[in-house]
Amino acid sequence: MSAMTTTSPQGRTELLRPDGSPVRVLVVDDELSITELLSMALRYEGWQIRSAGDGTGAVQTAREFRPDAVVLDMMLPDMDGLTVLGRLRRDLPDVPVLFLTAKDAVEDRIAGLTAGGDDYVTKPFSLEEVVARLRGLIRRSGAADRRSDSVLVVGDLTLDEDSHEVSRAGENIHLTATEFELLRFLMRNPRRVLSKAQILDRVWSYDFGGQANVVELYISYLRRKIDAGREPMIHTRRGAGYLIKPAAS
Amino acid sequence: MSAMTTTSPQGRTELLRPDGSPVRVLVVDDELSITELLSMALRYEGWQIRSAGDGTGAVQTAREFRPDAVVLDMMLPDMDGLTVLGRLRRDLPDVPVLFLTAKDAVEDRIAGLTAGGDDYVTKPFSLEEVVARLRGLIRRSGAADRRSDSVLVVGDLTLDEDSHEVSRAGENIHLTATEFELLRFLMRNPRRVLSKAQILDRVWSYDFGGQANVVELYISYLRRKIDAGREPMIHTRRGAGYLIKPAAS
DNA sequence: TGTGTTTCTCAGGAAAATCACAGCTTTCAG
DNA sequence: CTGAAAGCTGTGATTTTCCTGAGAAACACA
Repeated sequence: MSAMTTTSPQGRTELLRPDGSPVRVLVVDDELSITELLSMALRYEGWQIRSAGDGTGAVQTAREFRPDAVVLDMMLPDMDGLTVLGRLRRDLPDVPVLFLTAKDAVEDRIAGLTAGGDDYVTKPFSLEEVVARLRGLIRRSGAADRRSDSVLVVGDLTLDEDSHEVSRAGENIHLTATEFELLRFLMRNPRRVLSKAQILDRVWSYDFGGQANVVELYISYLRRKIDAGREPMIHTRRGAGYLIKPAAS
Repeated sequence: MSAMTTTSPQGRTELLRPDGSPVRVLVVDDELSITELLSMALRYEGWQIRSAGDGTGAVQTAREFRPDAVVLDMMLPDMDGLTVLGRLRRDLPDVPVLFLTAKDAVEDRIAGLTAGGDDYVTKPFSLEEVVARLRGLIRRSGAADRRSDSVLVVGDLTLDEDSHEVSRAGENIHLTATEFELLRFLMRNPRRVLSKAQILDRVWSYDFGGQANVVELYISYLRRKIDAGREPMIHTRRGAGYLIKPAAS
């Protein structure tokens, strides 16, 4: 099933299927809070979501829902993750799967699985990460000519979601993982004020219990790397949040 | 459920559902004074309002009322806010929710709430803020192609609710949060006289106990930034209030 | 295990925003 | 013309919000 993209007037890029209908994603996890969180966030991407709490339900739902991608927790009550994967693949041989695993889980098992083009994130994850990986999976599972989609551009600032390369005015910039995710979130919502709460909810993992001023701190880091000595692109809206926009305007 | 807008002859922009019927909003709070206050303000927007005083009532009402948005206090007598959310979502998976929280409880556990596109305001809130957030939620939950809806225009003055940018005759103008809200209120009611009491009630939070002349003060601030050296757009109607209108006429 | 990197807390200080107060100006009724 | 009410705005105190340096803790990798 191939996917195309359109860009809404907001500047938000949306993934769509070739026939224009929304992308379908199946979320499988036994913790209700996780499926709720993911469902909500993925719906916000404009995708159509179904969820299941165990392997049996997952296989059943997949059969009739025919998702374009599956988010699958490796730890399910009734079945081993691999078994679920096998049954899913019997019905939907090409569907890409994003695995959710515990941080300390054995990685060698996953390694073999992701060779097939699948991917995984470790719990606790950040929503930006899950969304980005899913977008990647869906994009790659479809028409191959969509390389440009992985590059975000705002003014003379570019961010490549595949290679994780960032550059401003042609000059390469090294970012840490968190800085990268924060910048990606800003760049996916250019010219829009994002509150610290929104940023925290999307960029930091869902169990983050720390101080809200990490956002300020990382904005500060980003400014040093992105805006240093240049026309600033990251702006503070006191009492509201932050936004990024081309330096020109 | 998607939403569209029409502009009434008065120049007031109203949110409507695709079939032309008014937007429906469910208000949930255990304090009667709050539900009354909100109901009145939201009805004034032309919306259809139902209210509930606890979680059980909220879930029941939602089921038959099928609101386009919900205003939900996190502190309810019978249920935890998140529990209510879960039950609401079971019936109405896509309904956006605006949470009301106490100022000091913010850190508590709002985490993840804004991630799904939901939003929150802290008590004590200003009605303009609640209305603006609700409008945003409803707009985004509906058809995606509505950029123009986030921009208010009066004469050569424009205000963008997404980027929080204000400009007159193409020139960018920086406003503080309060100035921005005041101007938004004026611009949402162009050519209409708004009394100081109305302004105070709408733009300042409901527990504001200060001097009434803050309104005069902020009108003064606005004039310096908006009207300075130009044909004035903000006019005083002595003994009645203020109004904004295009400079031309 | 050691080393360099990254993430995050804490706290001080800077900057900005909000608002009270008071004196001044404008408007208008009589 | 005059006084009172209504509105305007300069000054500055207070509060809020934001920024950032320093360093601790966690982590990644050799």
